[in-house]
Order: sequence, then structure tokens, then C-alpha cells
Amino acid sequence: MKAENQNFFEKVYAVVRKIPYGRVSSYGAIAGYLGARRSARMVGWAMNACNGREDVPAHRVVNRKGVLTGKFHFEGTNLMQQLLENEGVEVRENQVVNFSNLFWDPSVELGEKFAEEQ
DNA sequence: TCAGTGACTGACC
DNA sequence: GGGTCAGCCACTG
Repeated sequence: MKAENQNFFEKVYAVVRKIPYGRVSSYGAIAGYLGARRSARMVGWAMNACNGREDVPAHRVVNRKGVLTGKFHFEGTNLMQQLLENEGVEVRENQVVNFSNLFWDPSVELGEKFAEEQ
């Protein structure tokens, strides 16, 4: 019963899936892209719900500072970092190096047209 | 039903 | 310039 009504969650998943290889995004960016900038926590909640889904590259989603705050929620403490490094993303001290350069903004890449909200 | 928590963010002091 | 506080929504106990 908590797998269909995830309107907001599904939107989050859709955006996260669109994150290109070797790129990373932030919770706030996704939330803001969905028209819920203040609901960045919900994005993290969605990530928690999609933790078991390989279709959703949750490891590509980090906080605004580029820190892998959710790495502890992965099976292995280094799994998130391993996945990112596997994609060519350098991670140091649980933080993405060149985060500003690797940052992927959905509102810019996908365009606001995809966001039907407001 | 009510209250607390949570993978965040922005604003204020 | 750095730390602290409040807000937001959804889910669990």
C-alpha cells in the first residue's frame, strides 16, 4: 500500500534515474525541481524507500555540500563511495571532489517543462 | 490520534 | 564567517 501512492516518490525516482553516468545531484535540487524545495527531506525519504531498487542510483544523490550523508544507509559503509568511484567520481572524506563540476541540476538539464508542478 | 523522527535546506544570530 | 534554529512532508510507534 506504500508502493503506488508514491506520487512524489515516483517523481523523485524519475529524476534520479535521469542522472547521467558519472554525475551527482543534490536532494534540494531534486526537491526544488519538483516544486518542493523545502521538502528536501522527502527526497531523502524517497531515497530510503528506493534503497533496495537498483533502478534508482541513490548513490548519485548527495546533500548540498556534496557529502555522502546517506552512505551509512547502504549495505556497505563504502558501497556508496565504491559506486561513485566506479563511475569516475572521486570521493574523499565522504565528500564528492569537484562536486560543483559534477553537479547535475535537473531544472537545468531536464528543463522546468518536465516539472509539471507550478 | 498524537507525537517523534528523518539520507535537507535556508535564514538568522 | 561559522554555528544554531526552524520548516517542510511522510511514515512509524
